[in-house]
Order: sequence, then structure tokens, then C-alpha cells
Amino acid sequence: MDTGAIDIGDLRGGFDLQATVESGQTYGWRRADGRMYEAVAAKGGSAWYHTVVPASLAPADEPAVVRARQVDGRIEWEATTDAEPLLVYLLRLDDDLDAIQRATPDDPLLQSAFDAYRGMRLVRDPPFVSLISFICSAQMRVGRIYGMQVALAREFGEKVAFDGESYHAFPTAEQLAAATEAELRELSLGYRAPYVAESATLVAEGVADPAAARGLPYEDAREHLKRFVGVGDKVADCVLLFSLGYLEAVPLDTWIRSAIAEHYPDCERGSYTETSRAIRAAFGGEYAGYAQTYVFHHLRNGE
DNA sequence: ATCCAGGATGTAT
DNA sequence: ATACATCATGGA
Repeated sequence: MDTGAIDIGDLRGGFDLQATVESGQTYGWRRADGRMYEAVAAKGGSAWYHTVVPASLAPADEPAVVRARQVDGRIEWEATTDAEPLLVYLLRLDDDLDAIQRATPDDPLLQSAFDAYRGMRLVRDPPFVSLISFICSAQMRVGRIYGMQVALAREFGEKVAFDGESYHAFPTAEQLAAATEAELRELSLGYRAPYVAESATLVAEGVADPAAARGLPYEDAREHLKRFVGVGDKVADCVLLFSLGYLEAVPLDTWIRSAIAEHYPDCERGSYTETSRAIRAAFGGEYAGYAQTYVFHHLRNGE
């Protein structure tokens, strides 16, 4: 077992592990006490979390189990491999949150959201995992989206042994494409079941690849992702923001739309494309997606 | 019971 | 291009 610690004292803008992995942007982390989205982590916010990094992102091309907790100004980790570069990448420890907050408009809603969850970072989820989890997110609460991803891993993902315990990787496109729509409906995916099955098949057969959107201009990348079944503008924006590093993407979900109605009524332009352009400008442009995620988390926690 | 949740799709206009 | 019905499921 590899172990280590990352000093977060010199991270610009700090770090908040719980806010980062329990804010509804990633569904790939599990809390050791099994109480994700149910209660605040144990005193000191030092709960252990773990994830299984897909083989495509891990050394030796095999799934890597990574456990991490935040305690006393550092991130302690235990893993099947050297987890430090993985944690830096997945949790965007390389972002300068102070600079990002300074680049965000000095506006009461935005700044109070940043101040309320200081240290929360965006994530870089694996593209296929992000694609499927946000296809599942349609008209669904975060707690149930999370439950669906746990069920998909349990039923279709590779088992990985670590430290005497058994973990499940998220299924690969091939593994998920092999599942039937009926099997997916049994996991309570509802009408999303065929979307997941068809999108997984597109990836497994090499017809389309969510990672291929990388490098395209933002709005072109969004159109590229909409080729998948069950992916419209909003889900595409989530994948761009939470997986592919488009920090300007602002997913227009119900929470953000209500924030627009209440705080930025002149940004409502009648179409997703135009409203998106307006709210991205109002949120500061380059890092608008960071502002979006802080506002989402802030509003969802009852302001 | 009715409404709603990190919406998307097919169809009619 | 835009408007509308429809699509499952479970919690409030």
C-alpha cells in the first residue's frame, strides 16, 4: 500500500475536500461512513473518502483505488499506487482559487458563495464517467444521482481489491454497452436507461468519444457532446466543466435559472445559447463555471 | 395527492 | 427556431 500526504498550506485559496466531492459535481467519490449527502463529515471535516480511478487515467493501465482525508492542513492518502499526481489532477489542486475569486465580479451573490465554501475546487472527472453520470442527472436529485452511480459500479464495474477490502470501478463503455436497457431500468434509471445504453454503445463502438471535445472552441465542444443520446446543452455543459476543463461553462440547471430570474433578470434571453452567453459574461467569463458551482452549492444548501 | 428534481427527445407549428 | 407533451422514480 502506498501512502503519503499533501501539504495544503501552500495551496493558493486553500482546500475543502468535503465541499469538493459532496457538491454534486462528481459522483465518483464515496465516504467511508456511507453518509454522502446526508450529514456533515465528522468533526474537523476529516472523514475518509475513496474513489476508483479508471485504468485509462491510472498508472500501469489498471484501476487504482485512492483513499483520502483532510486533516491538520494536509491531505492524507492511501492507495494502490502513487496517488499524489492523481489527486492534484482529479481535485484541481493546481488551481489558484484566490486568483479565480479575484477574477470573479464583485457581486454580493457570487462573493458570498465563494466565501461560504472557501477551498471548494472544481474536479476533473474521467470523461466517460462524467458523461454517464450527468446523463443520469436529468430531472433527478443529487442524492439519487449518486445512488445510481453506486449501483452502476456495483452491477457492472470491475472489482478491485485493496487493503483487504473490495471496491468497484465505474464500468467502462464496453461493460456498460453490454448491459441491457431492462437491466439498467432495474437500477431505477427510468427513462434514462436507453440514453445510457445508447451513449455507452456509441463510445464502445468508437463512433464518438467525449474526450474528443477537448481542444475545440467552447460552443463547438458543447455541440460535439450533444451527439450523445440524453445529452442536451445543460448536460454537455456539465461534462465540459467537471471533466474537460472548460472553466467558462455555466450549466443552466433549475437552480441557476432561478438565480438568473432573481438576481440577473436581464441575462434571461429566451434561448439556452443566448442566456448562456449573457450569464457567462455576468459571472466573469474565463472562470464563470467556478462561480456557477459555488452558487449552485450555496443555493442548494439553503443560501 | 400534487409538485418537483443539476432535462432531453419527438412532434407539431 | 420555438412550443408542448412525454418520459420514470421517489421524496416532500
